[in-house]
Amino acid sequence: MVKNPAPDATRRSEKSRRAIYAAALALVGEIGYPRTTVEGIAARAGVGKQTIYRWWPAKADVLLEAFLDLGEQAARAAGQETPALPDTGDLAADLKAVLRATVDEFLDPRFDAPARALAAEGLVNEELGRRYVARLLEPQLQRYVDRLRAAREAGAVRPDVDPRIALELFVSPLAQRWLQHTGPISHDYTDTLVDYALYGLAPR
Amino acid sequence: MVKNPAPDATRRSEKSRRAIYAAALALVGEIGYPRTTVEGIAARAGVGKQTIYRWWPAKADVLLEAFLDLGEQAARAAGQETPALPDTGDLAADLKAVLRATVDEFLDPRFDAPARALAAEGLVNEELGRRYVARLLEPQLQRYVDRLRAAREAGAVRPDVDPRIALELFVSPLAQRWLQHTGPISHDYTDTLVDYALYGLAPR
Amino acid sequence: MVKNPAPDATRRSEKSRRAIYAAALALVGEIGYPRTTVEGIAARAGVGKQTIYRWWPAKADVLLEAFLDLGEQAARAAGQETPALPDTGDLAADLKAVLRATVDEFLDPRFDAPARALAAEGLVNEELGRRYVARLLEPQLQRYVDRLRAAREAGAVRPDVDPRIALELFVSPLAQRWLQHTGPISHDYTDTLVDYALYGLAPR
Amino acid sequence: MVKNPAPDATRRSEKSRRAIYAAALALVGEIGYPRTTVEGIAARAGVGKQTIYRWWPAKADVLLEAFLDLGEQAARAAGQETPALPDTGDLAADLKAVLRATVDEFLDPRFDAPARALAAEGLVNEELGRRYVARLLEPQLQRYVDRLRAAREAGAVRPDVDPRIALELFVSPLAQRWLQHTGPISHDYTDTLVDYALYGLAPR
DNA sequence: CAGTAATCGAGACGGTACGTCATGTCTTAGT
DNA sequence: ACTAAGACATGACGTACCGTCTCGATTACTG
Repeated sequence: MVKNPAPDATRRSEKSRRAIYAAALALVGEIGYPRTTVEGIAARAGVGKQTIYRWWPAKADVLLEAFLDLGEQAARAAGQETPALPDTGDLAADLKAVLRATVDEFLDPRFDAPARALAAEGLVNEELGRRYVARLLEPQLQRYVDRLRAAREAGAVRPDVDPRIALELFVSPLAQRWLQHTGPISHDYTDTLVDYALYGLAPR
Repeated sequence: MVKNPAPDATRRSEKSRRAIYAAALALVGEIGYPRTTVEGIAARAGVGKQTIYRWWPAKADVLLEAFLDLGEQAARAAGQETPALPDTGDLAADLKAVLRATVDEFLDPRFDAPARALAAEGLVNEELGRRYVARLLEPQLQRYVDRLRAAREAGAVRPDVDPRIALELFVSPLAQRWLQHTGPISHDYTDTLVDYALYGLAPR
Repeated sequence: MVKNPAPDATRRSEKSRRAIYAAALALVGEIGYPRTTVEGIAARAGVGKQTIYRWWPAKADVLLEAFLDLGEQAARAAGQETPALPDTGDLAADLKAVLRATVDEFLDPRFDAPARALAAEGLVNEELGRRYVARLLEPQLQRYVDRLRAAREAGAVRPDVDPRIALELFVSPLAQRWLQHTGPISHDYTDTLVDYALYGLAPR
Repeated sequence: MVKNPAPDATRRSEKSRRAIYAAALALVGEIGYPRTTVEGIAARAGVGKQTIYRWWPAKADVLLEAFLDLGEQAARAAGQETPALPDTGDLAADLKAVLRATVDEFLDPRFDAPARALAAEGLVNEELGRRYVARLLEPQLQRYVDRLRAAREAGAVRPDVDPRIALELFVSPLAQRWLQHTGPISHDYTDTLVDYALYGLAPR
């Protein structure tokens, strides 16, 4: 069971690649992920099916790369790399600000549809899930790790706290409410999460 | 656009229903959800396809009911209803104990495969997602709400804390690690979550 | 492999039988034989499917009996048994008259649809075909045999002619044109057939 | 109500087409037409169902083309086109010879099964019936028309006789006996038909 | 004249085949 | 060589009917 001879990437059609990304994102947005088909993407992109199968192993991979590309384009347009979290010295305020922005993103259908589709696929397809986490999720989480580490050094967080776990106290609840519709998401809600997480549930 | 004439539920074959549940759970466990087909379930259950389509609108609904039935059977076997969380007076210890049990459940493939499959389907199929949350998730979460409310009355939790949000501080991180493989899950991990949530990240 | 205990014909519901005949003939006329289903007949007749399967082995048998019943009813209405062919002493005229009536029957859709359907089924289902021929076709043909035999005795037909074969010279062409649409059917056409058959193609 | 985009016939797989013909004829011969299914043909031919549905609208059309192809192959093997009837100058002898050959064909199950199935389908499906007649039946009948016309010019047939009708006197009876099992078919029988038709039933 | 047994309307059941859709591979022209 | 186009084998979809079976509810003989 050998792979086909690897195609020659240098001769790849850039135009087709971009058309495929655009078609994939458009279709997922319009008709939803499950009804989006490779054939549909190919037709919409004006591309042969083989051109998709040559470069991606599966529908989910097309969408993952399309979505990553979208992010990179946005980043390039904004002119910077993966931005660090702000550090004004006020940890609570900084976290609240970033989470409010995340809430806004989650409420934007252009982000919601493909991100949700990829997350769903990732639950059940472990290989894709790992790539989703590594390429999309972890880079974001790392920013919290950095900010929390800085806060720990500044004495705003207890020295024995593991930042990678700590961040989940406010990030995971928001993620779960978003993905599973277990509750409404709002700026108030994330503010509350940050307060609870920083100061604890027990009386001080 | 009317529904088909509703079938007569009183004449429904109990034997077929149980065989379908068993087949659905077995197949999801063995070959995974996406490769589980309605035809496969019917064949395995020794049942006509129409008998599945007569009673369920889609594959995901079969699995949801099968999974719910599994839970009810287990509950009946254990002899009681949805059990309340223990209340020994020590909130931290009680939460840790329950979360440890949840970790064990998540690590059991008999639970993991169908629960994960349903969660994935629920992300993308909002109607199913709402049923999943309402029938499976919320009843569990309500137990935490009750325990936290009791703790608040006992003075172990600050009076202004909303229990429905508070529980997410430790439940959602575990859920996310489980579903998205964003980190290992273990008894130590959930113990840590409880400690962080109760006492906060900031120095006391 | 035994038959089910034969049902008790004395308790059979006459009303259902008639309703089934009517429904079968109506459906074959309206939507054609292949799209007529046992379920459809049962529904239209307001009858359970089992009531059909109890009394007839297959769809074609229902239709055959319905069609026979139709003929008998018509005969009863007309007040007589299977009528002999007229014998005015003029063989050619008698044959032409009867064939003209047959042409009219063939052109009546109420006759055409079920008769054609039964014929088609009979081609491929030999058992049914034999019954079709024995119950419907042969009784008609026998009338020609009788008339030709009388003509032979009267000297209007050569003494060595086999009437059973002779009748086919004008009956079969008409039947084929009707069933297979191999040509138009009309009074002129059947008149011509009789002339050709009686006086031959070769110059006299 | 438009047709699907017509498939590109130049890229059609010749191998599949031949395999489908062979499978269709074999199955009709072995298990009969009604029990022959599109799925069965596809499986036997080692072909996807869609490949059948792409090129033919229905089972009957597959069989019709398979049967036509069979005839063409046989004709090609025999090296000639549709052969004219022999003309030895003796009309009766010529007709008897050809009809004897037809009898033999009708008695060969390899011919009988598909031809009968097509005829049956054609009775009830008028569109197919017309194609059956035009492609299979009429070319054969035309040979009789030609021979009878020649005979008419030679004075062996009365000048006012319409050959297209005249041929039915001996062809239709044979066809009806074959298709509807209304009587045995044999060389004697067809010889008799020719004699009756040429010299008439009435005394000369 | 009640008891009881078979037929009835209804329709769920295990199946088979339908005709459609999408998959991923392969072939053909065109650039 | 890579592309757009699309035919191909495969296999699942959801539907339609098949013929059998199981339900009460009539219905009509029998004891």
